[in-house]
Amino acid sequence: MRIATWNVNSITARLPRLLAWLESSGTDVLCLQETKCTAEQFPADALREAGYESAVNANGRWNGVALLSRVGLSDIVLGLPDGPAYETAQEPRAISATCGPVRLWSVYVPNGREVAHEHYAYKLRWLEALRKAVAADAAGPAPFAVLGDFNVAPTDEDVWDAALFEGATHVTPAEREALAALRAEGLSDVMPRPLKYDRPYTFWDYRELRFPKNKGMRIDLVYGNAAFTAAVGDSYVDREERKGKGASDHAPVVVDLDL
DNA sequence: ATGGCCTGATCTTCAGGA
Repeated sequence: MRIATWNVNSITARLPRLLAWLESSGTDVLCLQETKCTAEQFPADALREAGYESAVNANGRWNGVALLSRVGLSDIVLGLPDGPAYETAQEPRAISATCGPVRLWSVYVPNGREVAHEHYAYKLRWLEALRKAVAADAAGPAPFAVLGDFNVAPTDEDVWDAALFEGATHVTPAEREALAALRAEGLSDVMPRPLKYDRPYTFWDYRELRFPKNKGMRIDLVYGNAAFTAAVGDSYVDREERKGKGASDHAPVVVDLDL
């Protein structure tokens, strides 16, 4: 089966490309982030016509995550148990479900904005809540993975110019240690192949011609447990989907599983 | 040499993204 994760930067704006990509890629399960819609606005009918069930955690113009599946969708959980609030409310940044043989989380980790910003402390709290939420499944025998926009580049190799990011969010030791703590629960970083160039970046800012210059970052990650990673046959970043008019600023990360 | 974007809502301007 083929699963994928994709920060679509508005499912409304991306719907034509999303439907075309689901068909062309043959994806069975898709983890979505930044749907930027309310639950009511989510295009569940169009997706159902394309053959996919939807599970959605979304509440407006920011954030929003979802799972699409054509191989079953059950035991849906909205949000992180005991997840931290930002300002007054919990934001829709996580959703999990069982899709055929695998249990998955689709996550949109807070950005952090600046290291001195309250959003950065919130980001670290959120990652710790994620660790606690997935620990049991990560150590379990059944195939399990956390996929999404982690908003952290795991190593300096995951940004096009590490010096440029000195002191910025996404590369700080504390953020990377939070990822290491996740891995310590039994998860491994499933490294995708790049379809071009030497590094599998997944995000290129819209500004400053970052995509044509390949000034990207690898921040969309697939963290799988032992049973999941043992089933991985191939993984790649579909950079073709970052091209052209109407593209998201993130490309899908695809994982093929022998399950 | 420099700077170059996109989205949705509060809608001709802004917050947020990373």
